[in-house]
Amino acid sequence: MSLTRAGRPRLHTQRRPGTTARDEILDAAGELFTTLGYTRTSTRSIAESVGVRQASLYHYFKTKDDILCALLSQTVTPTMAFIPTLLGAEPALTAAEHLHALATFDGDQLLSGQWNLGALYLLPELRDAGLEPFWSDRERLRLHYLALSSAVVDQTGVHQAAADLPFRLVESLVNMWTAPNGPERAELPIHVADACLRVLGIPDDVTPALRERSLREVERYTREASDA
Amino acid sequence: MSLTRAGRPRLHTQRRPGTTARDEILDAAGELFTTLGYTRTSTRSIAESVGVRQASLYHYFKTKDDILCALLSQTVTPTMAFIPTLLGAEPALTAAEHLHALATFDGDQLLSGQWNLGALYLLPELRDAGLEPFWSDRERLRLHYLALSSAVVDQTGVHQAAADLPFRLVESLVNMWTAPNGPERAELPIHVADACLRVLGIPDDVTPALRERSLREVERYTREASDA
DNA sequence: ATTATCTATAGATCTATAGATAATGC
DNA sequence: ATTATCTATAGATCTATAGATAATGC
Repeated sequence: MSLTRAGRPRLHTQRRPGTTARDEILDAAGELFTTLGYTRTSTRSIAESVGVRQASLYHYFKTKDDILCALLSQTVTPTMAFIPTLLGAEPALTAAEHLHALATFDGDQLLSGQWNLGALYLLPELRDAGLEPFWSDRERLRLHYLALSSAVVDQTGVHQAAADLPFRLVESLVNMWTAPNGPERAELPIHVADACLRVLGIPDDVTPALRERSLREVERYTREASDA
Repeated sequence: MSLTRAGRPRLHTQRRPGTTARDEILDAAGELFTTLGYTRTSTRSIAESVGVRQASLYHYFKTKDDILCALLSQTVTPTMAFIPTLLGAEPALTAAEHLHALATFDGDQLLSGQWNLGALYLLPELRDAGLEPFWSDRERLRLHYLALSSAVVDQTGVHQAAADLPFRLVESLVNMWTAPNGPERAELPIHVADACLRVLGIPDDVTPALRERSLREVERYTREASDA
């Protein structure tokens, strides 16, 4: 039960939040990748931002790409994990309710982190790197949105082209990252989820009932997850 | 009237479309920046892709940033130039008609180029560079969308938070760049423009009338522009 | 004379590896 | 003995500049 860890001491005291050196590195990399971009961020600048020497990063990550992989995995997993719960809800959710809940939860995830990690999905330099697992998860999520949206437009009679848009609306939250803080920001994902229904042709006066059921599912799941 | 230009001959024959060396360079840079990203694209790779030596680029552009500036200016200008025409239309357009026409034209612009230049707007590495003129144009465009959308939600009674979304919907076309070619692709901007109205609370059965007026203005302007 | 290209290179990076060092843990 | 850090550096870039060269234009 000592205050210091094994290993040669650092030259600087801790500058970054995190209980492990790994988490400190991810925090610094998250900030730099999202503000400067991946390629412009050197391993040296990450290390400086953590307060260790550049070579020390390689004790925790094999390559610079590895750091990015670890960051991305923080963002995909939670929303994918929520889907089975929505599919198993009793009584079963309608496609519109399911979509609304998914969009709300996904949007919350995108806005709640300390850095705008969702913006990393848009960088062209990442299309190729060794990140297939994350792209395939992201693509599975897109297809889930698409299937739900398709079911909705089948009922409302709106053109099928609209079925692509709910995923894009939620995704665009990463471009609204700088939106004002406070209560408005917290409600943004719900407004976007409402907008997903309108864009598929569900009239605005029907939405409140759907929204109530949707938010109940999201809140229950969030509560259970924070208990565990 | 000679076939060759002044100056020492190139080692390779022309590989890129364009009537000037400058255009050849912009074509190559457009492809590489949008597929690999800005920082990952070296001046050497641009030069190789054009078929000249790396140092030759600097005869046409002072710096690598300059090449990016030139590319971005190709994408902002046309939509901004369209706005005065819409404001001066007789009889005056409603906010909804104006928004629909703007979204259609802007979306066409984003999808019609040879490379997905719109995707460059999303790169974090560009926020700082010497690109303020382009960012301020882009911001003026966003505020124009916002003002039009605000006027619409005032009438439909939908929540003000929705007024941010039409700009984002059009913007998301850059993420649908890989969508199937052919007639579907050509109509995508119109579907997105329709979706902008729905998201603001205009019911789908009212849209056809608005759309007709909107498309008339877009087509007239496009025709006049191609004549000049 | 002017122009567009070329060759050559300075100087500043950047990633990753090798191996030394200074703690804790047993 | 194990661990986490450090120092030092190899080798591979990359941007931009200096100045030579080989065309056309007058």
